[in-house]
Amino acid sequence: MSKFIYGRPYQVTTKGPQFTPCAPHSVLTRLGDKWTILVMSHLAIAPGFRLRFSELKRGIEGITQRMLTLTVRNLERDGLVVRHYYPEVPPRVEYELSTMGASMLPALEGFTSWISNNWQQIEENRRNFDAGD
Amino acid sequence: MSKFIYGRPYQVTTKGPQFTPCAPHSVLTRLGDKWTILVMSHLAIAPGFRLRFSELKRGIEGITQRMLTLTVRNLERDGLVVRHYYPEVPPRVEYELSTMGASMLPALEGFTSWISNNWQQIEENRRNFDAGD
DNA sequence: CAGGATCCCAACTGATACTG
DNA sequence: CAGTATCAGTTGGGATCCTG
Repeated sequence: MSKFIYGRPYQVTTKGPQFTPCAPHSVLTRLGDKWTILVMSHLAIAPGFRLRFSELKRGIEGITQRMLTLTVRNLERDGLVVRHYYPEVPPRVEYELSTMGASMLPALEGFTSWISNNWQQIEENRRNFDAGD
Repeated sequence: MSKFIYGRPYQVTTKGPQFTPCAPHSVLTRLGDKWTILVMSHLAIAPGFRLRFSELKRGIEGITQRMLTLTVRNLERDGLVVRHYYPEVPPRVEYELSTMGASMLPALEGFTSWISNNWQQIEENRRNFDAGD
């Protein structure tokens, strides 16, 4: 019999509670990588949820061409972003949040606002811990 | 002047929108690592939000002693988990969600439920993409 | 029991150069 | 402009052994 806790399904077994193969993990792993959240955030505030490659690159301080390519490619692979290719010269490519990608934003909001309210505390905790408790 | 979008502060500059040094990132990175969500989830359903080291280890399939130690140590460092040490023989150590750690759970819920509703689609998108669009 | 210490490999990330 | 290719450095994670 399957139960739910905070959005996560799990089963009560004789060995104790077992979470089903970590579905959220693969998503959180993507969001947790170095640039994904920044790309999503920029698309979220862009007109039409849409920006071209060079606009994203300019908007994100420090990202290299290679890492931006990898990041948007992974988002496209997940279906969170749609890639629009215009074979002009020079070529133009635009990235747009998909319907699913846009639907993630409100869901993400509660969590990111919790982070906004708590990250200073977390940073302070880390400093204290590193200073030797 | 600072604006907010989906819980994230950003500034409108002449170079376009700039997100302030990615505060959510360090938190998402922690949550996105391999074992953290599983540890948090097990504590979330434990009586008193509290489990001992060996209980966590038994509950999480495949985790090694080393990785569990690193994971709970990082959570302790962030202040999301409190470590209770009982110098008995043999020693007993219990990990408990802190107030802040517990306060994260409802915030996380909206996001994890979005993931629950969408991860099959994401997995399918990945398969299709990998099969050559 | 709950770890610390080592060693090792794989994956992620960055820098640079090249191209349709 | 928007990539791809290559190489190198760093980090994350696992396996194994040892200890208060």
